[in-house]
Amino acid sequence: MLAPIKIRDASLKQIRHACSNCSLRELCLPVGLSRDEMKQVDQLVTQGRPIRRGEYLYRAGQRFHSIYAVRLGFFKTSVISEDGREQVTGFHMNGELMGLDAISTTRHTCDAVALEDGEICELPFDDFESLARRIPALQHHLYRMMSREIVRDHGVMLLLGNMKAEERIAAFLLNLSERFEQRGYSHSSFHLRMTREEIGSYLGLKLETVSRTLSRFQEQGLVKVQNRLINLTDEAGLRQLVSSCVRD
Amino acid sequence: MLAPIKIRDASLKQIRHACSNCSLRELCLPVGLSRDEMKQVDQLVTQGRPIRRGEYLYRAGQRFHSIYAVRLGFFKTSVISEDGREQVTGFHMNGELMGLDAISTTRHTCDAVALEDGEICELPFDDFESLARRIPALQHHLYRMMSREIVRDHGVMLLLGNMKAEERIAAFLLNLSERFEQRGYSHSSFHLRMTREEIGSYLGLKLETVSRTLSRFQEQGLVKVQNRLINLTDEAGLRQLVSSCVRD
DNA sequence: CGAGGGGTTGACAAAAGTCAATTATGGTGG
DNA sequence: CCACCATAATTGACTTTTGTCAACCCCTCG
Repeated sequence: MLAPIKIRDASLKQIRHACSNCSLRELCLPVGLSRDEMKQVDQLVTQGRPIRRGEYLYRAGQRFHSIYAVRLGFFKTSVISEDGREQVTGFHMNGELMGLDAISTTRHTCDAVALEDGEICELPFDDFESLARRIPALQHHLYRMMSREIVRDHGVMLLLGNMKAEERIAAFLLNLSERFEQRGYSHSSFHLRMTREEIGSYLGLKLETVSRTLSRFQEQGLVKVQNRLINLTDEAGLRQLVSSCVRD
Repeated sequence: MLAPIKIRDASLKQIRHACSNCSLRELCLPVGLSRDEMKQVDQLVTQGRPIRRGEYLYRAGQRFHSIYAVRLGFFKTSVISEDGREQVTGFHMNGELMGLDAISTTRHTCDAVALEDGEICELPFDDFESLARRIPALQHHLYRMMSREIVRDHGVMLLLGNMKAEERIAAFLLNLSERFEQRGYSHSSFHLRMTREEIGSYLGLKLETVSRTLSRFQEQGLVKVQNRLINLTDEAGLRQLVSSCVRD
């Protein structure tokens, strides 16, 4: 989906200097800016702010000022229905944007909370917009990022609308695996940052179903599960489970 | 969601002149542009092209050049999985945009097909983007429209993830009702443009479940169903069903 | 007027949810 | 460092919801 990083070593150093977090640039910001443009972007992005596990970035209903880029950590966004039931709308990691949904109403429409300690960049949206007018690549990049979010959501709709519990969970694990790998972590062994209930909420399943399905996967030798530690022992098998469906 | 139309009669005439379809402007384009800006926007938007029922606007995989604004008619967008299962991602009417998902990959990610004869405006995206740089309100408006799409998708995720068949269908009918009303049609009596199967695909249900649920609603006096003609006879009752996804 | 697509309905099967009991786990304070 | 508590996770028995398969109707269109 994203342009791979193709930066010569020499210029890499420059970029590191201009923006202290490289993966942020790779994932959130366009490549191919001039040095001057990069400097302007960096001035816009406030330095990463540390966030504690359990801390809310924003809550539904709050006034919208900024979008947020995850620099480090693991976040979830969710909408809460009146009776308190939660629908998790996404899990967000390193280099992903949050808060795009709030642009339309100037109020946040969901909650964003850190599932582990992390670091966040805040991008004041008004400033972003006017800067985007002067830097076409930046403008285009935000359109792309929003479009990506729409595509992602369509993928989730497909999952929720068409897939059985096993397929959903297999797809979920593979998706996490891929995203961890993109960030240089192991694709076959990772730690879930969320509870079974949160997984269930995201996938439209009850926590018991999530638990049972993971157990079954383990019996079948597809994964090894130790609480939140996941080992994908048969990725091909998992892929086969979802192969009937489109993945993002 | 959308800013209501607050235009004095005098200027209304001007606008009608500048853009032959008023509801298009109301829904798709920002208000408050100068006459000159409006003229530029209108030059960008090609005149509405007639579209026949069954005709495809674009298909998944095709190269992306333009976004589309529905001027008249009723469209569905859907992704098809490899094994041929369809997930309808949305129904689109008068004044709504389609194709925003394609920006991220420069290829369309879903199919868009007309469910009845209609008329479509094509907006070449490159031109749109550069014009947006010169007209801040236009740039902002597209960000808003994309954000709206994300919010809408989150709503569907909530529906698919948390609601029972009855709740989904009630929510679906009320949503259609509202959108028809916004466009000046009856909110209590309307014609479904899609089959039970397409409704089911959108709502994550089988067509039999859709049919049965509508029959049950009719027995309960909530609606009157004559094939595709729907009469909402107890909107409050429907609304109660949806909000009683509060069941605890 | 007959074929075919869309729609309804019934009987049954499968999937996931609910309730409840039990077992880990991790964080905290003594 | 350990014991304890609250929270998270697992598992089983049973219920509810939805899907599946099949028969049938109805309407339209060629």
